[in-house]
Amino acid sequence: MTSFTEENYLKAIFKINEKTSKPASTNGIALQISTSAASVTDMLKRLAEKELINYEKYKGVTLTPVGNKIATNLIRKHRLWEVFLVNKLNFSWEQVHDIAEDLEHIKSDSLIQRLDNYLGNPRFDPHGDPIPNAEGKFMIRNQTSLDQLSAKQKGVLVGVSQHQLEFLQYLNELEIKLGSEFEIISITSFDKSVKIRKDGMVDITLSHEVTKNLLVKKLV
Amino acid sequence: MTSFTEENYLKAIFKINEKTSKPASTNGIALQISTSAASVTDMLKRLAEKELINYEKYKGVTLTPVGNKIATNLIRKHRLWEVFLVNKLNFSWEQVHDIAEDLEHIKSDSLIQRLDNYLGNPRFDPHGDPIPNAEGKFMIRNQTSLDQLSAKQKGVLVGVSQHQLEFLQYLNELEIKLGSEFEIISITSFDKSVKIRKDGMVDITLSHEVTKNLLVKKLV
DNA sequence: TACTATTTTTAGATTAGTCTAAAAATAACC
DNA sequence: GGTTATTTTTAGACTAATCTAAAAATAGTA
Ligand SMILES: [Mn+2]
Ligand SMILES: [Mn+2]
Ligand SMILES: [Mn+2]
Ligand SMILES: [Mn+2]
Repeated sequence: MTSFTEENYLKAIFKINEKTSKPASTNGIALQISTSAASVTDMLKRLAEKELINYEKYKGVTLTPVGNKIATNLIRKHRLWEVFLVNKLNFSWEQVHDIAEDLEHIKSDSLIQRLDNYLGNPRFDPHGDPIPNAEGKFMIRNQTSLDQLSAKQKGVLVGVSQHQLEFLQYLNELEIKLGSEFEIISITSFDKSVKIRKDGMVDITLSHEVTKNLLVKKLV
Repeated sequence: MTSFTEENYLKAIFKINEKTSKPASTNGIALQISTSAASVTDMLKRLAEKELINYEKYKGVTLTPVGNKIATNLIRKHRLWEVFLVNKLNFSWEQVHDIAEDLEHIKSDSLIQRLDNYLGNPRFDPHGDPIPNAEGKFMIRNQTSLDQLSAKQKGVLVGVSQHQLEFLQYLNELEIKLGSEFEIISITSFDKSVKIRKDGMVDITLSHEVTKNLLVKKLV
């Protein structure tokens, strides 16, 4: 059996591998888990022993197929629970991550299968992140960050690449949510800030810090 | 913060106190948690240190008000999750205990408050056990075990005092569920086995081992 | 009351997971 | 290419939770 702690390491390694497309470094994992590098090295030995990771001293780590299965399953559970919390219990999208962080460790395949079914087999979570299927496959979606669009182009919000509380709350204030439609009105070359028309209604100016974290599907 | 393990000890002590109306013994707790008496003594010291239990060497333990609050809250969460699993995810009553045993440790007051609301503020769980309110108060219900009824008396099933898998599956086979109505047809004095008429339809013979674990509300 | 059986506690070890400080390996730079 | 700087690993210690075996306390009984 994999412990709560081991699971968190596997998930961290998965996320780093995914984001950087490189083996995860000891320091990178330590940062992600908020622990010391020494603790990470300790745990890497144990995970390698269990054949959940490929680990060579000083060379960084990747997941074995078994480790990958566990990690993607955690992400699947995390995102399904987030859908439950938002769609059924009416939590807001910025409130659910921490709770899902605990719920994802509940070990019951039948529970997840039934939950998935109960929620209508959702393919994306409340933040627009894809929910891997039971085999760990992720759905690929055509998307760009909003800062890649040029004037007059339109897009619909399908996700966010930042999950920080303050960011999501800021979007709430602007009434920007998944499904919101944007038309680029103008772009300031100096600071890359963008004036957009939201849902054909209101014009809002967004900083580059914001637009680069908004994932949109281009509209023709 | 109270750990997963500490919570399980508090719940075990609560259950023993409730069942025996006496301080819980070291061996009693060890049996309940499936651990050694030495481990229990260790943990009792720690829980006493945290002022969650009243503990005097060799004298057994009871819960302090704070310990009691934690224990009843665990039972509240456990039973609410069981309702969710049965009513929303269509699990059967004999499948939910183990999953709820994990879910009960999820720490989020808003989650439980919303879950309670979502389920329609149920007052009893799928096994007929009362769900304590947020203050830890249990609803008292007028009930007797079926073996206390005499011939010609009628009762409706409101709970079971045995939650073992095999017992619940046996009841499933006989199509006995909460709400089932019984009329006592006859009682065999030799072994206290009872012939009942279920829902005015079928006659079944139940052993004393079964009838003593069926909790009914008498009907006039 | 004295002896025996049972229960409970202590003593001492073990394992998972963590830490700090120091040593070793690798990467960066002049 | 040699010297720093950074990263990673090792060494050694700590805590929570567990165990077995032995000692101490309590309960049961003749
Ligand atoms: Mn999340
Ligand atoms: Mn998410
Ligand atoms: Mn239960
Ligand atoms: Mn129950």
